[in-house]
Amino acid sequence: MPLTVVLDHPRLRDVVVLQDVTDDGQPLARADVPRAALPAAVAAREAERPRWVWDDTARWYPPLLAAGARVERCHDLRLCHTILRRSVLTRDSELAQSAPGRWDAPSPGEPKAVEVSLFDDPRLASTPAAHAATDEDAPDDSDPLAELQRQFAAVAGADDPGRLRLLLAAESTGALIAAEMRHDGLPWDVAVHHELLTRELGSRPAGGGRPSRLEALAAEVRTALSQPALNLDSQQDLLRGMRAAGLDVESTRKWDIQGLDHPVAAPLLEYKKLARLLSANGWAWMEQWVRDGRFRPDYVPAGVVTGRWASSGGGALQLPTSIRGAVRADPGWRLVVADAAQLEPRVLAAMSGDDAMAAAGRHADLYQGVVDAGIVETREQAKYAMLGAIYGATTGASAMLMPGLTRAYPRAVGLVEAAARAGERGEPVSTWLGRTSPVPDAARMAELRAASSEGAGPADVRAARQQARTWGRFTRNFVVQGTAAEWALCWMAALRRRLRAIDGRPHLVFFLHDEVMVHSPEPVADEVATAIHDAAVEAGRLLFGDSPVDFALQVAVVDSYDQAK
DNA sequence: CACATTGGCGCC
DNA sequence: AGGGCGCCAATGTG
Repeated sequence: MPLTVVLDHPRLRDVVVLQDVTDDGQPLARADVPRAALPAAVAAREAERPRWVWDDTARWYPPLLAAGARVERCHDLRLCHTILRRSVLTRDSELAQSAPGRWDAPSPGEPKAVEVSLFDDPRLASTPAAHAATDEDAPDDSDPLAELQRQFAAVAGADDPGRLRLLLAAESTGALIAAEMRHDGLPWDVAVHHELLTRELGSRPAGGGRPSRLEALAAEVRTALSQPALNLDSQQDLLRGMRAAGLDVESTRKWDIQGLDHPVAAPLLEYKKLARLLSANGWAWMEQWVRDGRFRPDYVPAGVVTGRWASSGGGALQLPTSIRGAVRADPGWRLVVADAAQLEPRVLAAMSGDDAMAAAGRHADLYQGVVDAGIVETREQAKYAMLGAIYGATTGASAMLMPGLTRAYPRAVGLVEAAARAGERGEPVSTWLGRTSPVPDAARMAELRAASSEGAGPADVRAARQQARTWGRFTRNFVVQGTAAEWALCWMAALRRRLRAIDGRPHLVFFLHDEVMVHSPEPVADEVATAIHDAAVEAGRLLFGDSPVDFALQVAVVDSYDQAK
């Protein structure tokens, strides 16, 4: 399998170096290419299906896509470095032992202009210019080829290199997909969006100000509180206003207002809901983020410590259900929307080898499977018990269900409990493929140690134990959320490969933790649905081999996103 | 003035 | 309730 490193020429700005290397990173042939000719050079070489190695997919791939060049696979040095730096599987490697450098800096990102704050440490900046300005005496860790060799060495010396290799490949493919999804864009119908906003909020005033329905609701609230000048958009004023009207409220939160038996409650809740819609996904959002019928958010692979993606700009991962009707397939196309049903419990069942929980997952609805097994009485109970195990419920109905869940699924519950205990001791925990949690900073670590000490006063010990439990809930959730993210990456990568074999260029347009959306020509939509199912099976095999756990999907072929589910 | 933090709420 | 996020408007700070 050929490997080609893509890097900036050390001196010539307009030249890019393509350096072929062996499987263990030893240099072979090298070609200098004018930067403008890079897409053509990449497209020509792509026939040999190389793995492209570069410092940052978000820097190199968008211009290639813009020029019409796509690549099948890559190795993203920055993302892979982050994994290897922290993983317990590579803790003794040179890479993990060396001082932090440019490979530990966040991506400057593409296509946003590079904004370098005066307060940023220039040694952590990853632009070539900034890098050139670093201290001449410092060891030069910036060479991509040298970094690739460090990464290969780290993986080769790891306890379980196969898992890490899979993780690094999935992570890198995810970076390709993130760039491709931004390039292709989510099909967005601004006319539908506009109608939807007008129906909910009333017509948009030409000179700014509140839409009519929102204004009417504000008037209702002021009347109900007998305060004609109240500013609803100020939390402080609103809280004072409610208290002046004799209401016993703690805050202006929805939760607090819902409990009120007062005429202000209904219009205020409606106002808050609509004000949120207007500010988060209203006309201003539409004008800022939708161009030529496409919403193009910036996806940030591994933007979350657990390995989940984050996004920046437009709130792509928080699209409210109320506006999903604006996501519409082009004429002659369909949206194939799929989500993994109860992914996290299924992942927990697989990684813990809990066959009883796997049996519950034989049911398309795992929670119903838990009910059918007689563990709890209702689906709601099953759901809350399971989420309680994964999130670390300590009180309330969910905590009450834990003993029963523990008896039924001792291995699954044991795994998350062990992760929680490790976190409480300040130890790192790892996902199935080896992504490892950060350890507490010095201050928190001291707190965690105090939690188990005898010397401190009772009040201090109580506070410290609280801290320890908080960190334990983080590590408890980390192993499950992070492994689910790994499954989802493998699912998406397997799907992407299968889509390439289908006519008409069906392509991924959205990804949301456990959900994917493919924009597909109508005639092949059913083929795409099959590919999504097959990819889920493949992801399960890749991670868990012949584990008996099913990864059930809900798949829908629709015209608009709101028709799914 | 710009920037950072907070409250609140959207998503999984 | 309990895990992970991002965004907006209001508010706080240098």
